[in-house]
Amino acid sequence: MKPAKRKRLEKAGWKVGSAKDFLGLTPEEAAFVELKLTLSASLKERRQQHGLSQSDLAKRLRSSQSRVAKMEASDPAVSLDLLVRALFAAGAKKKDIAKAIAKSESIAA
Amino acid sequence: MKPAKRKRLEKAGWKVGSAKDFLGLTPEEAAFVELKLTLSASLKERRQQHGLSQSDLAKRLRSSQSRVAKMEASDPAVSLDLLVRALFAAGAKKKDIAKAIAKSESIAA
DNA sequence: TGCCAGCATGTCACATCTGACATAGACTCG
DNA sequence: CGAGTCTATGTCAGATGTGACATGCTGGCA
Repeated sequence: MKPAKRKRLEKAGWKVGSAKDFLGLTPEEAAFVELKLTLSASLKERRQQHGLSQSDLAKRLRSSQSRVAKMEASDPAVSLDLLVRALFAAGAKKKDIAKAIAKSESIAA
Repeated sequence: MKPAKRKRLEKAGWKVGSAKDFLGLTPEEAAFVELKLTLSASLKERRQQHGLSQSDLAKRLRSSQSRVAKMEASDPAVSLDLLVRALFAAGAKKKDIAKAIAKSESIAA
């Protein structure tokens, strides 16, 4: 059960920060976590650019403000699924997402 | 509850196919479903290129053969989360994923 | 023909994620 | 100050995803 392990690692170690405590993670796990960080940052930026509040976005997503806050905080208990759906709800196109992902290439190849 | 709705829609309508019954979906939903289709295709391709069986990949992922089969079949009951983790496990880098996403631009902008 | 690897599909108990809600802090405006 | 908006954080019941297992189908090979 990978998710369980991930959860434990995440709980133990990190908080939004960046890529500094990737020590115990396999490269794949690191890449995955990083991906989430990237997308959540992208989401926040995008939302603000559009002048939306978390509540507004939540409405579009049919979710709630607290969940949006958690997404942007890269809370480990938020899935990539939801993150991506949120991005689409915030007006992102696939191209935008691809760009965001590629952009984050800086940290780990 | 968006996932619930999605599930119903998916159960009702589609089967791996492609983008032909996106009629009742909002653009965001369509984009999301499409994204999953794209990535699952990419996963299959990638796995085969590496000469791995579904069981092999499952081992790397710490998952099971049946789940891998479901991923490749774009079973609605497979999350984007798992799909992406599988891609990483299959040796994909973020850049590869970005490329795969961008590539699928063909169907819906 | 039998045997085996690879893939697909269904099911289930259990882990995880989710939306909703409550609550609190920061900030602005009157 | 008090009221309003925006955001962060915690909690929980219920929805959803997960790994594992069983089982069936295919094609290859001896």
